[in-house]
Amino acid sequence: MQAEHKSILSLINSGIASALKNEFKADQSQIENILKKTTVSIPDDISNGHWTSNIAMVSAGILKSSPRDLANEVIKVFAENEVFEKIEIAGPGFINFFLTSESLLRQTEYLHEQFLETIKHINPRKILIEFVSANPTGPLHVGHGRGAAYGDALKRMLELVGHSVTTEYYVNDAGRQMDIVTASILLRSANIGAEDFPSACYQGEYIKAISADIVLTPDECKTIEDFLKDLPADEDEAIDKICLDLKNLSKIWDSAKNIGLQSILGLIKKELSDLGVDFDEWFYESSLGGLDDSSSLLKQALEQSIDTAGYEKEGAYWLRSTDYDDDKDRVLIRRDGRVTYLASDVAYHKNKLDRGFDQLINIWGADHHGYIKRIEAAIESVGYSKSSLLVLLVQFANLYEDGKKLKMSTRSGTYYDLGSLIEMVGADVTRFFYLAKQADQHLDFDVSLAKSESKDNLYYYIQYAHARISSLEKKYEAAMGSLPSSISANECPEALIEIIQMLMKHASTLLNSVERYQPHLLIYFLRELAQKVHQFYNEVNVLKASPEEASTYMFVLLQAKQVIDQSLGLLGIQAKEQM
RNA sequence: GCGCCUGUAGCUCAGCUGGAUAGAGCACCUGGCUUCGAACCAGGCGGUCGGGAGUUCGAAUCUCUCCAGGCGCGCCA
Repeated sequence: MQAEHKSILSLINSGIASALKNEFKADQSQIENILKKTTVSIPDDISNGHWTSNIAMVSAGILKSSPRDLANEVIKVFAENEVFEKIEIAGPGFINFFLTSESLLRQTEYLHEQFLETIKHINPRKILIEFVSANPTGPLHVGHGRGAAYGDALKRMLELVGHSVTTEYYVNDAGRQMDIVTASILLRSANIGAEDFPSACYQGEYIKAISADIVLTPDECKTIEDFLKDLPADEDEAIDKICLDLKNLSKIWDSAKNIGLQSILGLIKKELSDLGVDFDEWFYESSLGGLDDSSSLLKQALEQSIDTAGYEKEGAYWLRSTDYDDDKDRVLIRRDGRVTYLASDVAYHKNKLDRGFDQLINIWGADHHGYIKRIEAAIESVGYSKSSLLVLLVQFANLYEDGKKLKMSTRSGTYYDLGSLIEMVGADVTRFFYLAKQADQHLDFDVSLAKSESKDNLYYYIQYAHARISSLEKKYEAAMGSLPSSISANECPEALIEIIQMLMKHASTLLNSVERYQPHLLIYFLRELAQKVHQFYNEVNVLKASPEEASTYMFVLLQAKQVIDQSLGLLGIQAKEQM
């Protein structure tokens, strides 16, 4: 008998639906309640079946019947189907489906259909992922790299399951930090000596390099030198005064600011590009405009926000964020008339939603978690629901080499920015290590391990499985003339069944990984799949098997290869044909 | 003090939307290459899942509490 459904998952799902309606006589609300809790999955232990469902147990409470009686009703539905070797009721009421060898092998031809069945309930959304968004004040550090790898992987994964995803980098080019960068460049251009160079300024070598592009007259240098006299003792006040004075030299200030921004963004884009991360959009804070322009995005958003959820107190304008569980209300416009960082974010997030995205994902360093409530309040204050925003936190990454923590400060001699990390271990390995651990947990990045092309390095273990299949593929094709496009045997070794089980698990793993925004789950799946491939490879010699067996083995291995290739691709990593 | 994250084998970590006997790598011990790639495989050793209580058919997973560690609590960004 030919199976009505090509993928076993579809077959079991429809059988269960039928059992609920016709055998259990459940009403609509009971059915929905039961299906919500029901799982159809592949057990870790093959002795519990190739597929298993907990439906009898979750139905028992709702239908006030015993799990085993209900399980027997379910089994009836499948009685006539020859794809099953047997169906058992086990333990407290698990229904375990065992497939015949033939139908199990045949499943490898329907992996795509199974994938479609797995993701069919997903409603496509229009998603904007904003990440990295580091201030344009210098090269990216290794923490930014982690966010970059994470956001980029999420984009690829969300798109695969049907969402429309745009990635965006928010450039803070309008704030005080940018002013300090500009001042740092100009002071370097004016050849201010090391002793007089303010400590609040950016000290990096890249600033010196940029300053070479700004040519000042002797008079201008003299003027700038004079700005350093009689400064306030407080570091912050001093740098603010320097910036204020320098801004009066509006021509060279604008020029230095522009060159500085472009140069540093150039550095950042280079590092991201080296990591393989490209953004769809670059949004400049400066494009929000200022309060002096009544038509600016900033002005309009703040008016709306303050009108609906703000108030004036002590000369400043506040957002009543305590209405949304924030600890205290937050200032939008300072007493001196300047806007806060939050004010820009009010306008920026309103703009994001005005652009028609129905889901915003912000990826932030975990140290910003206290900022979530006020952004939610900000979004509500401009007429949108806070549920449209999802903030995903990324914990900091520490680098270790030979068991010692690498310091990441500019002052010490060892400064590890993202670029130097990529240079040390390579972009693919860097991404792999970033993504191998859940994003919201601290990452100890072992540089020695990442650099070592050894068995200790999981990256190579997975790549090796892919390369082995690739190598076999070439030899097979040379010997047989072509590659198999279907299954031709009815039986196979247990080691191959193990690979098939992993292939069947792939769709649900991917879905789980996407829905939880956790790419690392994919990596652990790959490790297990690679392990099964290596085991099979050691146990069975494909090229020495009969033609019928060999083509079957090769077909399954090629499916495994494709799954590895695609999964690594989602992580932004190129699978290796040879190594 | 309040908020968020974390605590699983000697080490590094999976598993956490409740599911069957808690997994892997490293380390340590024992085996497997005269050709499909040994960057591999097979076996052994190793755990009161931080402590306690609760919820239920079932808890590493959910709730509460305590202990320990990290981070955050600006009219900074």
